[in-house]
Amino acid sequence: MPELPEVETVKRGLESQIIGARINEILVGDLKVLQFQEDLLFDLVDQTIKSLSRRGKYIIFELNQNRLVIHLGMTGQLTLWRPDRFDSDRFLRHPKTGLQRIRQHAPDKHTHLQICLEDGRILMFRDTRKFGKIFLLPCDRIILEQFFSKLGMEPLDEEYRFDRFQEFLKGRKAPVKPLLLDQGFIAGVGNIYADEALHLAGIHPGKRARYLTRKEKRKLFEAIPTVLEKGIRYGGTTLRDYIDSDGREGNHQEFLKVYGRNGKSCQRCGSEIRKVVIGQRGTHFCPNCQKR
DNA sequence: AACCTTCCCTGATGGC
DNA sequence: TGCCATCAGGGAAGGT
Repeated sequence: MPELPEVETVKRGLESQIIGARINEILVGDLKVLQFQEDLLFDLVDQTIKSLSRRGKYIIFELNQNRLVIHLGMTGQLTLWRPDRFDSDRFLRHPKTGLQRIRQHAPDKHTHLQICLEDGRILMFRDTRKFGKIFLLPCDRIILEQFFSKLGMEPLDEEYRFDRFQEFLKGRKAPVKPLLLDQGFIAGVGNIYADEALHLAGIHPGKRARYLTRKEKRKLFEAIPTVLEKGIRYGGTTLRDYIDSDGREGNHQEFLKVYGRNGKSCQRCGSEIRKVVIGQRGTHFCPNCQKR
């Protein structure tokens, strides 16, 4: 499930390759992922990709006349297909990490948007579960602000401040875990990094926010950017579907402390990692390091 | 306002 | 072998 580190990895990968590229043709699959009138796609042709940015789990393509905003949902993949790479390629030599598995798909029944570039490369959006969404906005600052008005703090930016963090948690009786998933609180945190941050901070995911001590809040506040940056450093977490813009899987899954490690022992204390459901979400924690 | 539940969707998995 | 039920989960929408 792509969260901030995965979206950031995709964004950086694309950024280094498609700035300045001109759109030649658009091909669509399932129209369900498009959150705008289909015929507006005609407007994209001949526009140039000027820049890329990210807000929370959204990736934003700045074009001449529009902004294309994409959310990958659960299983969304944004890859740059290159005509010089054979479809049968399954491995790619990476300068630092050696041979890596890649999953560069030719368009299939799950490919819902193909943005064909002038030079023959194709920016593809593929999403098996179709929880992803694509928006087309005019290039207007106010409209962009409105679009993101309900999103919370960017955890890796200046605007991420402890006073705002504390203010949001004040008086909340909900367990802290679902609050971390609230995009109106901190944008970009999802199920994996929420569990990882709570473990790093030593906080039980079911603990009600109002009962967190100042010290615990401080630890959690700092743990969030720490685990997100670690995720980015290892190219994101691939559990099943996530791949970057080159079709490469992430490496961060090998460094997870709790997520998906139920039944295994905690690397810090040796206790058995447990999995419970909190706020309708699978939640992983160490019962010894994260006491109520 | 805060909190909780349901729904969307498909592939993987397990029981029989 | 095949069929069915169940599960995963981001976020919107609906209810309390």
